[in-house]
Amino acid sequence: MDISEVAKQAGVPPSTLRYYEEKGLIVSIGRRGLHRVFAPSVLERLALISLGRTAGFSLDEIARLFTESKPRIDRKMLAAKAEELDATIRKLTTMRKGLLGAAACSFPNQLECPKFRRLLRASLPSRKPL
Amino acid sequence: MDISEVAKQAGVPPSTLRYYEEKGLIVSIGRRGLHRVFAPSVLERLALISLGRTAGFSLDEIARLFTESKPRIDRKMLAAKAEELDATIRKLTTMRKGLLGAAACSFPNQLECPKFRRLLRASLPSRKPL
DNA sequence: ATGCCACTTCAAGTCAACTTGAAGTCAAGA
DNA sequence: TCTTGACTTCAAGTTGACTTGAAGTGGCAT
Repeated sequence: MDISEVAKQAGVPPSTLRYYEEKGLIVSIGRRGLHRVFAPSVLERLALISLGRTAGFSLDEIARLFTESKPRIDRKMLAAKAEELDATIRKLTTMRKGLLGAAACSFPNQLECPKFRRLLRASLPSRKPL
Repeated sequence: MDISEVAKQAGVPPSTLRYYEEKGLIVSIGRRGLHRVFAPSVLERLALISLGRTAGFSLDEIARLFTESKPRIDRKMLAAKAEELDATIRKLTTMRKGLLGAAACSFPNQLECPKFRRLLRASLPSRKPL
């Protein structure tokens, strides 16, 4: 596959793919002339990268997750990250409910309609700074 | 409350609070000398901002959600955002399962252990570019 | 074989969201 | 009163993740 094919399938611009390659996140399997050639498996890689980005990993961290074979040192780290994702998921769920409530609410200020405030108060007292 | 008190309670540095005020996201209720004085309600505001950021809103968008009283034009937008959050939540859930799987997996490459790949394949075929 | 145009490299630019630094102010405790 | 140090402003710097532009190359359809 050439770069624009991958770009199209993955939904990212070619410039991003070149950038990712430069960073070592993906590899091109060769060249046809100057043109990069990618294996289809790069699409799975890209999906994984997208997943990681959504989960809040930096590109450098993702690169490390791909290459690093450290045995179990970061099992704790992974578990911690999973915890963190749980917290984020809870936040997003709150936000989602809040938005749907706000959409059905005639309060002038979108983010401060009573429904939202109630949700917020319910989720606040768990005293985790940040 | 003075700025450092708010900062401490909200878990953000004072510089951020000044920045948010400049952007119109929060207001100080007055000054004692030069020093800003905040109402305790600013904490709720900050929690809301944090929630919005987590949900992927930009600071400008959040500011708009606070001030804008446009009647129903953006109900659709809010609903769309809720959908989007749903998708993100699904992604995070996949990632969370994947991380936990990877943590319990002896595969060398963390992000490409078989469990992860299976999860990925399960979530991929839903052909939504990006 | 020729011309087009998608590809290439590399340096520099952009953007959001803050942070940092310098220089100054002032509330409050000793 | 005097000092201390937490506050203030404002401009400039930082970071991550890309994007853009200029200048060049070469695969492929005609």
